[in-house]
Amino acid sequence: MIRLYVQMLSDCMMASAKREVILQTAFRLFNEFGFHATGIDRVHAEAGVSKATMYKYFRSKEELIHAVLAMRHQQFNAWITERVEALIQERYQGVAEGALLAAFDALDEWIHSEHFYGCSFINATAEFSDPGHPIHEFACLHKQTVTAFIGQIMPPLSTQVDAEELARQLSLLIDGAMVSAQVSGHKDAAIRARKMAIRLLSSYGAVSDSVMKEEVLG
Amino acid sequence: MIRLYVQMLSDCMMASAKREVILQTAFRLFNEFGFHATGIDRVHAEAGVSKATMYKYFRSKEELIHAVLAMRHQQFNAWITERVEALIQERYQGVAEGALLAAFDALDEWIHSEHFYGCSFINATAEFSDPGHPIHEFACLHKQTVTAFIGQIMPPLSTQVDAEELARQLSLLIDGAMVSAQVSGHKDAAIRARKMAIRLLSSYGAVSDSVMKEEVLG
DNA sequence: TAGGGTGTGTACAGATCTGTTCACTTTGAG
DNA sequence: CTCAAAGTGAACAGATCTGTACACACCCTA
Repeated sequence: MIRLYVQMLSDCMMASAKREVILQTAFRLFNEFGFHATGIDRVHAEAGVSKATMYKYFRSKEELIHAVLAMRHQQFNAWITERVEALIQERYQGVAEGALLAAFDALDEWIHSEHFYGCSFINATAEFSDPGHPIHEFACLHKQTVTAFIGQIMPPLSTQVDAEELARQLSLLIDGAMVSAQVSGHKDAAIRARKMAIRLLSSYGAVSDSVMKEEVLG
Repeated sequence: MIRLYVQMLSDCMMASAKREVILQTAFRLFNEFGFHATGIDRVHAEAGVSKATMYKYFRSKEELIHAVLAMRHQQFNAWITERVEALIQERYQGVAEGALLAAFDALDEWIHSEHFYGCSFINATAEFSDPGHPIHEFACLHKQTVTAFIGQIMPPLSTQVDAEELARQLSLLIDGAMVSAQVSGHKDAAIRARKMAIRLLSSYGAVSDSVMKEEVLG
């Protein structure tokens, strides 16, 4: 029984190992060259996997694109959650706005990372602009979860403030920062958005003295 | 002499008439399907122009893409200038922040227009992500001129405020609004960004009482 | 009426694209 | 060892892509 379980696990791991390599390779190439400009042949070649195997895991290019975005969605969620938690411990212990500021700090780290090609989901909608297309819909879904995440890590607000509206405003700042960094190469876009977020929270009366002092001084 | 000039003008007009049809058709198709996914054959067919003619005006697809973006750049500049001026007359006479608010109103109009596919320049960088690529560079240039325009129509500021930084912050709001509207279908993104702009200006002490009242009430 | 510029339609070359097929090899468990 | 599953490599089909070439038609002027 145990052996069987181990074998099944092993099979699953082996299977998903190939699958994972394909996904990571496709993700890299789609980011660098775009979805339509990246050929299937190049994906399987650089993944070191035969074409037949790739078509076994993904029945079409569109399914591959969808799977890549689904993988990226999971990866992004795990990453942002981890970074926010770590940065709170590092810099923002006991600060009400800490989690939100940590999110912008994490965004800043990403923008400064070696391979930053903007948001894959924004890029996907550029190539699949029909809002009814599954890939566009998935990108939209991703943005919804990001907004929901921002809503969760926002500091406590006065009951008069529309929390959902504020979460959307902060998401708009995040999208703006990613695009600004990608299109114009503004590596400081996340820090700029962070400053804007502080001023925004402040205008809603939701910024503590210590953070406001930091903003005014730095 | 006059006849010669008229003829040259006429020739030029005829020539640029075909050219213009190609550009407009290509612009529409590139918006709807993306740059790589749109074939040359479809462009010339829907433009009602022979392939040879198209290759006479544009020596390659890349040159066509570049020309489309250059055309769009001019078109956008003319449009935003005209709309801002008109909306100032309509709504914001004597209001210091009027021009800036008018820009967000114009953005709102665009987002609500029949065929809104987001910003062509943002979309272009999604498909040409290499910052050294001429098309990416042109998109970057466009964003610079938008930021410069915003810098010109911003209300007067205290000398302590970094005007260039503020212009970049407002541009970030514009980019964020366009992306939010495109990806998530948030048709109210421009109005959201407008509210954020007012709060931002307010935090820099650059909002008049009448506008602040409008913001708080509406 | 002659001629040059402009545009058309079609065929073509050569590359590349997605997706399929198939005979062969590798691998790992019983 | 045996056997089945998994993977490989290469060829193939059929479509589509960019870009070129060429014979022909139209239009305007001289």
